[in-house]
Amino acid sequence: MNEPRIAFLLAMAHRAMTDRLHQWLAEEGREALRPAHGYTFRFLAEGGVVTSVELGQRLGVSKQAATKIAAELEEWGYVVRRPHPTDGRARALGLTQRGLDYISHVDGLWDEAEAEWAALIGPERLEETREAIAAYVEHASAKGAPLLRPVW
Amino acid sequence: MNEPRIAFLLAMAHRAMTDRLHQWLAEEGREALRPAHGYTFRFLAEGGVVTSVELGQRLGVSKQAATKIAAELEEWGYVVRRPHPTDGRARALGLTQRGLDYISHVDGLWDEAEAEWAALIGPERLEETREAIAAYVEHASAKGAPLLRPVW
DNA sequence: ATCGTAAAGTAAACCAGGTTGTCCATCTAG
DNA sequence: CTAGATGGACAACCTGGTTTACTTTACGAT
Repeated sequence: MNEPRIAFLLAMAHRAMTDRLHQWLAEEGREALRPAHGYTFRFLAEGGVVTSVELGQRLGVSKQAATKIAAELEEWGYVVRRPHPTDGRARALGLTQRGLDYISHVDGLWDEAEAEWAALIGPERLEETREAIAAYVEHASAKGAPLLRPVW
Repeated sequence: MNEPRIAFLLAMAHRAMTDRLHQWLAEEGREALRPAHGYTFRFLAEGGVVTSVELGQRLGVSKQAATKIAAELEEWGYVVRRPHPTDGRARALGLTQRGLDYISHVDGLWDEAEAEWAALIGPERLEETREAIAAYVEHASAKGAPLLRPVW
């Protein structure tokens, strides 16, 4: 295969990194959360009052699907649902301590995965790569992509 | 958000590029094929006699799923199934002229998408980015990832 | 004050794209 | 020439989502 398409390489590299992450998590005997769970953590960690509807918008799925994801995370002890402070219809989603611990642990694993890559090409080139990709993503999302969510 | 995770950027960029492709295809009024169909085309275009089982291995799905994909493509006129030249149990998959036309058309669209990116950061930096990603993908697949298929 | 519409949540039916399990026909090694 | 392996087809099922429909609460305009 000559000059693989960069879109293909993006997908393969993403796959390889997340496989690495899941491998480490499996070795530690942790539940395998799906990417959608990870993005939920990031969103909730930003702070503020978050409802299922808002989570769905962020994830790019229906509110029903978002509710289901939040319910799973609640069952596993990562998320709590409290009454919403100002809106009697809504429930406010938040991370438990267990959720916060998980997110910081996974952050460390991402660091490791990036370090493996940096070991191959050097940290400077990796940083340039990050910026090159970020430039395209910003361009594409500015251009009014209706919703720019990752593929999963 | 500080320094987004590169894994996240990879997913977003891949999503943005494929969205762009689908947008163009939709504007041309073509059927929206899924990524799995595209990878099937690439595989069949390599030439040689290909069976459903082999297609499944390449795509990283069961032979039943591969058969279903091939059946769709046959129904739409992109693929033919002929008797296998040497094995009476098997059917040989191949591209029709319509399939070949489709693949070369899509290749042109990928060129356009890459050109948009190159316009942002320059063709040299894009080439460096491609190489940086390719290096990681090769490393990861050499390291014995059981099967390195893209995420879809 | 209250009425009408919008919005959050929940539930149920459905759908797409995969899986596993089973079976038959054919191939191939011994 | 027989026994096990393999390609393919069919069916049942699973998962993660969607759509549709309904209840309850919020809230702006009259």
